[in-house]
Amino acid sequence: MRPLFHPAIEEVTVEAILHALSDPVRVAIYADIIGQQCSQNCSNFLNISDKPIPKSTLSQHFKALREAGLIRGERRGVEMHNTSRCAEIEQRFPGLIAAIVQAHNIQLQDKLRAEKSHKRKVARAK
Amino acid sequence: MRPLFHPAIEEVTVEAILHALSDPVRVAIYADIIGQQCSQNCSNFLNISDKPIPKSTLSQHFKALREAGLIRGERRGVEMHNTSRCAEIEQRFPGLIAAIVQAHNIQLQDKLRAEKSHKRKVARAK
DNA sequence: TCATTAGTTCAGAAATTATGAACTACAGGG
DNA sequence: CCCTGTAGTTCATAATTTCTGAACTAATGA
Repeated sequence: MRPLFHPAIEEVTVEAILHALSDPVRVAIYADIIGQQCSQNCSNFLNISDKPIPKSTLSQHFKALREAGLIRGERRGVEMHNTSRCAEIEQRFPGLIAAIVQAHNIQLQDKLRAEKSHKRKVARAK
Repeated sequence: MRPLFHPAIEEVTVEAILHALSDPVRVAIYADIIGQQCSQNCSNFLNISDKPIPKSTLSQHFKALREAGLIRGERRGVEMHNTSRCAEIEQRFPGLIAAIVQAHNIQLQDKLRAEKSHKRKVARAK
């Protein structure tokens, strides 16, 4: 198994970051890794979406996040230790990650509110 | 020709915005539309990249920006009047567009500096 | 009416992404 | 050591998305 590739911070591009985070599964993973201050092994995310994600697909998602420079992955025995590189990215592109994560949270809140109000509507209609 | 589709601001998603702006040609177009306070017609961008972009491709790029909610396009006689929707987006996702545009500018500056220093190196070597 | 300009649409080609199956790497027994 | 199980990667191909030339629409003006 060839060693995992991680770009140097100067090689990280905005395009790659935006592309990596434009996928709902990948942002969810990334948000989770940032949230847990420490790390995460991949299999925790098998059910991150509504439909279970095959592990080969998950592996590719982690690869995409790594190669965009968003996370660092290193082997810890049999499993993977994934950490976010947000401090480095913050240095290179100040405020970028924070703005994206915040926008995502706003969207999530909006969706939750919309679902709740829809439920109320359905309840009233009965 | 069916009328152009524009999502309502509540329907705009972070994923769609990031995806739209993860393409170098599209960010260039978008940055230009924001830069020019007013508008831009498409053909100005035929040579925005190093290689000329076919106009069907360009049309698709504009469509992607429109459908992501980033710009609004309306016919003005024979040509197109494109305006950014950044005020709306700022309201929904504060700071997002600014952070992305700023990150892009940083990257552009870095690239220019790198090119300059490379030229100096080549000059010294002669 | 015809020619011109600006842009869209469509269909097939090219590129990217998803996924099952096979494989690698490690850990913990026996 | 050699199994067995677990975690994750790789590879080949299927599914999806994107690109692009060609045909088309719509407006303008001579």
